[in-house]
Amino acid sequence: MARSENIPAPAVRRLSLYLRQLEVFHAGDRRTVSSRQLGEALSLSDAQVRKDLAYFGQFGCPGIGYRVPELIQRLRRILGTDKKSSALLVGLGNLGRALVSYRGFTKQGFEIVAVFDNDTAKVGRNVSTTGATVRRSIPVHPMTEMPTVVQALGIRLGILTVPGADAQGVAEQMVEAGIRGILNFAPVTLQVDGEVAVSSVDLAVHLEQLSFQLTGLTT
Amino acid sequence: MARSENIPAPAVRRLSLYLRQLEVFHAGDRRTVSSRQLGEALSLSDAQVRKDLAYFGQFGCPGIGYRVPELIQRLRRILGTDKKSSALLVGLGNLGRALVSYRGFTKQGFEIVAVFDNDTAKVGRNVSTTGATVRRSIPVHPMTEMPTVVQALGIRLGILTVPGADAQGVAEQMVEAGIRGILNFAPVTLQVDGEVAVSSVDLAVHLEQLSFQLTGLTT
DNA sequence: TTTTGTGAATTGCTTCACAGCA
DNA sequence: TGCTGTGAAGCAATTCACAAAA
Repeated sequence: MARSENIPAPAVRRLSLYLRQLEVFHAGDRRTVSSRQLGEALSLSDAQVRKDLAYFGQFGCPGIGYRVPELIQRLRRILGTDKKSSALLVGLGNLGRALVSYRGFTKQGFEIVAVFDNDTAKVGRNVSTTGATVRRSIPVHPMTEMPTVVQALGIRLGILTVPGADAQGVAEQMVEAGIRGILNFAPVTLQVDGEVAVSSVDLAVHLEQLSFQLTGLTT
Repeated sequence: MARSENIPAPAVRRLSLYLRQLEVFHAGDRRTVSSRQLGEALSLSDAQVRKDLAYFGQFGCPGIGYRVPELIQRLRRILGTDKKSSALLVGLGNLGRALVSYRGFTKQGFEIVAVFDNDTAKVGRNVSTTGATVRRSIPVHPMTEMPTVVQALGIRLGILTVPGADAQGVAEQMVEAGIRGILNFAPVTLQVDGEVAVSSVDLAVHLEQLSFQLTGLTT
C-alpha cells in the first residue's frame, strides 16, 4: 500500500535526511544499506525508516536491504529535486547576501536567478555568487518588477529575507506575482492562501528551544 | 497540573511563537489577550493555546484572558531568555559572517563573544558586528583555544557554521570544550552525548520540503 | 539467515466539551 | 456573559512483531 494523500509530514521531512545519508553511503561506494544501518546513522529506529519509505513505494529487497544508487534516484524524484528550478530572493541584507552565495541551493537543484530589494541604493546593481564552481552575476530589481520577472523566468520559489515588519506584505506581493512556495527567514508567522507552501526558518524559535533545554538541565 | 517532565516538544516550540506574538500585541499597547485571539494570529486553535500554556502554569484569568506584559515576562523566564548569555561561533564562511552581524541573537538575549576558524588567514583578525545599535569587535581564535576561551568566558552555547564534512568533528570539539547546546547549520545529523542539546537549521530539508509540496500541487 | 513490508498495539498530540471562576 | 483550565475523546504517528521474500 502506497501512493498519495495521507502521508505524515514528519515522514516527508525525514525523507530528506534519508536522501542525504544515502549520498554519504554512496560516496563511500556502498551498494546496499539496510533500514537498520540507515536509521542508526540518523538516530532513528529501523521500523521508522521502513515505514517512511513504504509510504512512497516498495524500494527494498528482503534479505538484502535497499540499493543505494537506485533509492537515491527515486527519492530525488519524489522530492522533485531531480529537475533544476529557479528561485528569487527578496531582501538583500546580511542574511540575503549570504544566501545568494550559498552553494547548498545549487546542490539541491535550486538556482537564485533574481534578487529584489526596495532600497534604491541597491537596485540596479548586481550581486555575484561567490560559489566555488561557477561565478554568476544576478541583477537586483525593484519590487515593482516582480510580477514581470516571475512570469518571464517561470519562477515558482521565493526566499524571503526582509525584516519582520515587512515580511507579511512582501509575502503577499510574492504570491500576487505568482510565487508558489516561500522559504521564510523573517521571524513572523506568515498568513497566506492555502495553495501556497510556506516553510519557515525561525532562528528565534531554535534559540529559545535550546535555551529552554539548557535551563532545564543546568543550574 | 503543571510542572516539568512530560511536556510535548511541539508545545515548547510554540511557546516561542506565543512570546513573539505577545510582544507584537504589547507594542500595540494591548493589555490582555484571549487564547482565541492569540491562536488566530498564529493559525492555531484556542484550545491548543490554552493547553500549551497550561503545561507551564496557570497564567490566565477566566472571563478576561491573559495579561500581556505579565505573560511575556513569565514566558521569557520559562524559556531562559530573561537573562543574557554568551555564545561562540565556529566557521567564518558566508553564513557565519552573516550570523555574527545578525541582530536577532542580541534581541533573544544571546551575544556572540568569540569566533573560531581553522583558516590561519582568518585567525588573529577581528570581525565586527554591523548591528544597528552597538558596533562591537570580536576576536577570531584558532580552534585550539576553544577550551580555554569557553572556560574563561563561561560560554554554554555554540553556533556551528562549518562545512558538512567537518561538522561532526567540530561538534565533538565543542562538547569537549564544555559547550552544552549547539545550534547547527551544517547539513549533517550530529551524533552527540544526550546531555548536550542540539537544534539544527537544515536548509536542505526546508528546500526539499517545499519542493515536494510544489511538485504535489502543480504539473 | 537476513531483512523487508505491514497489520496491530501503543504512545503521544490535539480537539472537544464543559465545570468553574471573573 | 466571556473565558480559562482540564478530563475525556479522537486522531495521528511510532513501535512492535511477524509472515513472506531473497
